[in-house]
Amino acid sequence: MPKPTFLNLPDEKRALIRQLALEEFSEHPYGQASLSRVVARAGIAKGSIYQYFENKFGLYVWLLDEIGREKMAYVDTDRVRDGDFFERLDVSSRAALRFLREHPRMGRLGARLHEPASDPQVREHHGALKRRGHAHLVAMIEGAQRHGEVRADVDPGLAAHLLANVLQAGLIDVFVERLGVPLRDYMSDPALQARVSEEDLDAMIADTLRVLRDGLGRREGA
Amino acid sequence: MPKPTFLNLPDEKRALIRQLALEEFSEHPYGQASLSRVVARAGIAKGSIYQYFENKFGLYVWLLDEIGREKMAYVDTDRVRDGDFFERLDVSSRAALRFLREHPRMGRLGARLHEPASDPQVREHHGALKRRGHAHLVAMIEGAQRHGEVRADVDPGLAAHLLANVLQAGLIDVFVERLGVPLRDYMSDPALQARVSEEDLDAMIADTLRVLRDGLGRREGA
DNA sequence: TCCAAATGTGACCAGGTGGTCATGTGACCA
DNA sequence: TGGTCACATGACCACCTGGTCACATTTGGA
Repeated sequence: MPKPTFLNLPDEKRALIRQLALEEFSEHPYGQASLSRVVARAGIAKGSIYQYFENKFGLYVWLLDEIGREKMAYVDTDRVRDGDFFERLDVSSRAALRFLREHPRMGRLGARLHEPASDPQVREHHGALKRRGHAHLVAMIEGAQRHGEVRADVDPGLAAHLLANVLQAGLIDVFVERLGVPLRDYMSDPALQARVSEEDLDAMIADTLRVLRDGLGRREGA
Repeated sequence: MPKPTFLNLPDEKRALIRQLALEEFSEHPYGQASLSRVVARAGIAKGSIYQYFENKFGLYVWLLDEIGREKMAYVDTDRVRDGDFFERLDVSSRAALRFLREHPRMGRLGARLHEPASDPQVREHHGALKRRGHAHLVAMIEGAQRHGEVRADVDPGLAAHLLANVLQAGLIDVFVERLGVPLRDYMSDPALQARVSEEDLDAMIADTLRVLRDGLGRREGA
C-alpha cells in the first residue's frame, strides 16, 4: 500500500512515521484521526505524507497490516502446537496479553476493529480482518471437538464468537478497568507498568479460561 | 440537561429531534456525529438546537439518558425476580435482545459506550455509565454465589466482565455477524427482520448461556 | 390593540480537515 | 558544468464542524 518512495526512506524515518501514525489511529477513531497532526509531530510537510501513501486510508491499511504482522510474529514465538485446546488457548492468550502489556497502543488499535466504523471503506476492511480471525478460531474449535476436548454439542461459530469477545475484546476491557489502570496513564508511566505484575495477568487469564472451560455454574459433583 | 425551552416543545417535535439525534449518534462516534446534519434533517435552524441544549455534549448526555431509561423500562417489564441466576439471566437477555431487535439503533448507540472515546468529557461519562452497569452485575453475581448458584471460587468482578462482554457487547456482534445480517440493512428492511425469527434469537441466547453455565470443556461424566 | 416575553433563524466566525501542486532542493552522473 | 530525477515543501483549496448573535417571528395575556 505504501508508495515506493516510502520504502526508500531511511529506516529511522519510516519507523518514526509508523510510530506517530500508530499513536494517532490508536487514540482516535479513523474519522477523527488527523494526518495534519501526524505530519506536524513528525516534523515533515503535509505533502510528504502523500508521497508516501495514496491517502489516509492507504496509511491506515498499511498500519493495520504492519501491526497485525508484528503481533502474529510475537504470539507465534511461543509455539502453540502442543497441549490440549485450553492449554493452547492459555499459552496464546498469555502471549497476546503480554504483547498488549508491552505495546498498549497496538492493543488499542486492534480493539478499534470491533467498533462500527462510519466510513464504508474502513468498515469493509475491518470486516475482512475480523472474518479472517473468526475463521481461524472456528477451525481451532472444530479441531478441538474432533479431539474430544470441546463439547460436540456447541456450535463452533457461536463458540468462536464467545472466545473472540472474551479473549480479544474482553481482555482489553478487563486489563483497563479491572486493574484500575486507564490505558492512557499506563502507557506513559513506567511505575504503573511495574505495578501490574506478569503474575496478575497470568492469573487473570487462568481464571478466565477456567470459567470458559468449566462454566460459571456450581458443579453438582463438587 | 435539556433547556426548559426544549421541554416546552410539542411532543411531536421533541420526538423528531430525539429520533434524528439517535440516528446520528448511533451511526457515528461522538466526535464525528454532526449537529449540522441533525438540524438539517430536522428542518430547523442551527441556532434552535442551541436553544434546546447547552451544546453537543448536552444533547448526547440527554440522549443516552433517554435511551437508557427506555431500555430499562423495556427489560424490566418481564419481571426478573424469580428463578435461579441463569434463568433470570436468560429472561433478561432475551428481553434485551428483543429490545435490540426492535430498536437496533438504540443497541448500536449502547455499543458505542464500549469504545474508547477521544473526547475526555465523553470518555468520563461513558465510564460512569459502564461502572454503574458493572456494579449491578457484580451484586447479582455475589447474590447468586450466596445462593449456591454460581461457583464461589470465581471472582465476581471478573465474572461480571465476562458476562458484560458476552451478553452485552458480544450479543450485538453475534446478532450482526452470525446471522449474516448487517445492522444497517436490517434496520431498513422489514423482510430481513422477518427472516430472523424470535426463535433464532432465543436459541442463540440459550446456547450462549448454557456454555456460560456449563463451560466449553467436555464433561468428564458425560 | 399593544407589548413583552419566548422562540426561531441563518449568515457568520474561527478552527479544523483531507488533499493538491507549483516550486524548491540536493544527490548523482555525463 | 549542466541536466535529470527523486524527494521535500507549505501555501492553498474546498469543505465541514461547533457555536454565536443580532434580528425576525410568534405567542398570549392585559
